Amino acid sequence: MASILPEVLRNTPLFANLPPEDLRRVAEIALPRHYEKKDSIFREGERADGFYVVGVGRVKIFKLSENGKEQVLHLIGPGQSFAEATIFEGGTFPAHAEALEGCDVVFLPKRPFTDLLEKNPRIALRMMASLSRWLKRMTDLVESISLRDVEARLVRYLSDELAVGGTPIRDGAVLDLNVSKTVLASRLGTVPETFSRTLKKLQDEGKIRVKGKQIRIMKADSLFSILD
Amino acid sequence: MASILPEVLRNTPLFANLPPEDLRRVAEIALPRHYEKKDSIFREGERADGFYVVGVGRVKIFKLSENGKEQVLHLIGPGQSFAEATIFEGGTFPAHAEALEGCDVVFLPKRPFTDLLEKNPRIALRMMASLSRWLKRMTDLVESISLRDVEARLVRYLSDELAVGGTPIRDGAVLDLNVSKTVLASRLGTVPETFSRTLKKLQDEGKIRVKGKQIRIMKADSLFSILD
DNA sequence: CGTAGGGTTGAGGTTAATCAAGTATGGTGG
DNA sequence: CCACCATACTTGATTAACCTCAACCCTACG
Repeated sequence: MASILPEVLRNTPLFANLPPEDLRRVAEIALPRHYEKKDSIFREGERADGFYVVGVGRVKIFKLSENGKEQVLHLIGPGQSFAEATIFEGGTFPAHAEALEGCDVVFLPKRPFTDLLEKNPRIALRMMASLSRWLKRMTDLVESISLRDVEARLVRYLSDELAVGGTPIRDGAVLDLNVSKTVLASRLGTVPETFSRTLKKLQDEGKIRVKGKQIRIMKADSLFSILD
Repeated sequence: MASILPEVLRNTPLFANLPPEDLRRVAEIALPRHYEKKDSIFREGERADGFYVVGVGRVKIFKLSENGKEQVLHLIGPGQSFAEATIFEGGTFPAHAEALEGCDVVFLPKRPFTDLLEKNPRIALRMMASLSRWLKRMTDLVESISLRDVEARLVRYLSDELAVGGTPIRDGAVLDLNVSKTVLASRLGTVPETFSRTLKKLQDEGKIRVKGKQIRIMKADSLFSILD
C-alpha cells in the first residue's frame, strides 16, 4: 500500500506540483495510518507530534463542552490536511479529531517535517498559505456563529457546499450533504432538532426539497437572498 | 521617529532576538503609520497588501453583520502583530480593523516581506508559529462563543487577562479592563446590556467588585470554578 | 452648565435549547 | 429475506438565555 502514498501527497494542496525529489523526501517521512468509523484520531490536550493528510474518508474536528455538547469546527475530506498548526508552537492538540467513516490517512511526524521545512522554503511558503486559509475559515466560522441565526448559517453552508462542488447555483441544483444531519447541526453550531426544523421551514416555504441527504434547490434567488 | 522603529520590531515576538542584520532588513521595509482614535485601519474585503505591528495603542479586529452588529475577534496591544495571514493566499482582509485610541503602528508591505521570508527560514518559522497561535486563539474563541454562556465567557476572559498580566489569581487581585465595556461585550459575543447584567450578577454574588474598569476578585475559587 | 458617550436598569419578545416521545433507517444475525 | 436492534431523525411542548427597545444615569469635557 506504500505505493499509493505519493499519490495521496500529490493530491493535497500542500504538496501538489512539488518537484519529484521534494515529494520523495516528504514521502520518506510519511506514515500511512488507518482508522475505522468512530475511531478517535486525537483528543484535545493530547501531545501533538505531527499532522495529517487525508487520503480516503472523512474526519471531523470538534470541541466538547463539559456537559457533552460538541461544536464541529471542520469537516475534512480526501486531499485535505489538518492539525498543521500543532507542529509549531504549543505541544498539544486544541480540539478532538474523529473518523466519520473508514479512513486512510498519512501522518507527518513533527520533527522530521520541521527539519524538512527549514531546507525547503517552497514547502514552508505553502505551509503558511495553508495556515492562512485555516485562519480565514475560522474567522468566517466565528462570524457565522455569532452574527447569524441558524437559518442564515444553514443557507450559507448550502451555498458554500455548492461552490466547492462546482455546482452552478440555479433552481433544480441538487446537493448531497456528505455527512449525517447530526454532525452538520453541530458544525452549524446548533442541535439536530433545530436543524431539522430549519430544513423543514425552508421546504415548507418551497425554497428547497429535502430527500434524505439530497437537497434540491427550488428557489435559489429567495433562498440565497438572505446572504447580503 | 525612525529611531523607535527597531525598538518596536524588537518588541514583537515575530522579530524578537533576531540577529541585528535580519532586524535591519526588516526595518528597511517597514513603514511607520499613525492612526487617531476611531480611524479605520482596514476594512473587510479590502485589498490586503501587508500586515501590521503595534507600537503604541490598541486596535480592535472585528466582523460586522448586515444589520450592524459587531463581533470583536481580537484586541491587539503594543508588541502584537496582526493580519499576518493576509500576505499569503487571499488578497483581501477577512475582517475590519480600527484604532481604539491614538496608535503608532508599523506596516510591513507584502511583496518585500515575502521576498525576505524566502531567504530567511528563521523568520519564516516564527511566522508559522505566529499563525499557529492565531489559529489556536480562534479555535478557543469558537468554543467559547458556541459552547459557553455569557457568564462563563466573561469569567474565562477575566482569568485569561489576569494570566497575561502576570497577576497571581487570588482573592483581592485587581484587574483593569483596558477597553470600554461596550467593546468587551462585543469581544465576548454579547451586547452591553447583557454584559452589564452579568457583571452585576457576579458582584451581587460577592465574587467580584466592580468600580469603573477596575475589577477586584473577591472569591477566586467560586468565581473560576465554572471553568472545568 | 450642557451635551455626548458610555453605562445601567427594566419590561417584553424571540430564538433556539431542552425534554419527551415517536418514527424512519440501516446494518446484523438468524 | 426478514426480524431486530441501534442509531438517526423528526415533531411537539416547554423553558431559558439573551437580545431588543426604551428610559435613565453618570461622568468627562467643552
